Amino acid sequence: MSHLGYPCLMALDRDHVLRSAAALLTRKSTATMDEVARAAGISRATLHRHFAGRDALVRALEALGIEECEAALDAARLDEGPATDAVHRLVREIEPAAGLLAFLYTENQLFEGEEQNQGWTRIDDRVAGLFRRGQRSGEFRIDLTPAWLTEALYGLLASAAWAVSEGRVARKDFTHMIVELLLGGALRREES
Amino acid sequence: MSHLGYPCLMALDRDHVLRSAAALLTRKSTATMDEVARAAGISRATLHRHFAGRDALVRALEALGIEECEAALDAARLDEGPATDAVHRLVREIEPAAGLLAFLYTENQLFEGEEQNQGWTRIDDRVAGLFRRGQRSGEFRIDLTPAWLTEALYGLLASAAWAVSEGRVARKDFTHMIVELLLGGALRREES
DNA sequence: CCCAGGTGAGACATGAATGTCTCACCTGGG
DNA sequence: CCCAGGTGAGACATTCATGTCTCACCTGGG
Repeated sequence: MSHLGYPCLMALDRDHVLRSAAALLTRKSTATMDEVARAAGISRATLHRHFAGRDALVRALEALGIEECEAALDAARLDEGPATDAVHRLVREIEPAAGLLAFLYTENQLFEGEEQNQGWTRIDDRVAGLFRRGQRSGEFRIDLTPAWLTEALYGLLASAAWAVSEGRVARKDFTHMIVELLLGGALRREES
Repeated sequence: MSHLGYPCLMALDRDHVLRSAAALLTRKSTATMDEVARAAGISRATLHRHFAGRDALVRALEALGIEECEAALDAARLDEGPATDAVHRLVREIEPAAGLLAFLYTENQLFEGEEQNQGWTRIDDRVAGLFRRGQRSGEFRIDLTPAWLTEALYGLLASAAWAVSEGRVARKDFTHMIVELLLGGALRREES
């Protein structure tokens, strides 16, 4: 049966393994294949049947991260309405993937290679485009470049994900904290 | 001579090795002891004469990072004047150490151990105290906790250091970008 | 019942990084 | 000149994660 294509359970298992690995590696980026396997409730042998090796696993996680990121970008409808609201929607949509993104963000070996997954470039462009749109519409200040605002958003997402998993801040405040700091800043203001 | 204490050149060499290692590991956190040695212009044997092993090297880097951080905190005189200005001074003073801090920030194995260097706790407290002072004085908004503002500052420092080393943003804008985003946010405003 | 396919457990080899050691060099001070 | 101390080069053993393999199990469908 299986030689007619991957079994129906395979995809579910694979996804489950991927989620477990993401959750574990987010906390302990140096976890061994054995730890990853046990975290997913399977044996190391079975883990190797799903992913050829650690490299393949990380690549699969990268693909998953890109996929969830682009799904969040789609769901946030970046082109609609005020850029401010679009940023808010984006952060809200991306929150579930923030842990995985934080892991991939620190896995800089992914980017030092000659061929980095161009999915990240696509994502960068879309996010930077959102900030550029906000600048053109007069919503965002123009002395901070879209590239920096994009990097800053990534950094805040990673910081918040890390802080939440450490219990230093409440998970329910995730979106509010990031959006308010990124857009509003820490200064108190009189107006509105 | 050397048995009377460490030779005078030892400290300089050790510091030079530490700086080189910090610069290299900031770019490539998985660099081997051999790469670290060659980056410092010494042999692996000599590197092992300075630091018992990779673990000792990372610990020394951690101590260096804490030291530079506290030196920056001292130089920024966090208790003087408006908190806004103190934040500005802090970022300016901490900029040279940002690369090293970014490396240590991702080296989360340092924190998962039972005994984390309490230097970080001291630093956290001082930074959070600065934000708390700004809130009490009415300069900073109170709906963002000092703990989150502290984490956000770390995240922005790491993001900026990484973006600068990747050439995505200009090094000369480092302090301005961080301070303006952290305090002012991305929104354009009419008033001053 | 029987068996094909997936699984877990574990043995085994491999490779890489590490830590330790020896030895020759060379350099500067006595 | 001589030599003590630091150094570089390299051999060597060790450790650990990884990748591959075999084998027994057991489970569900024919």
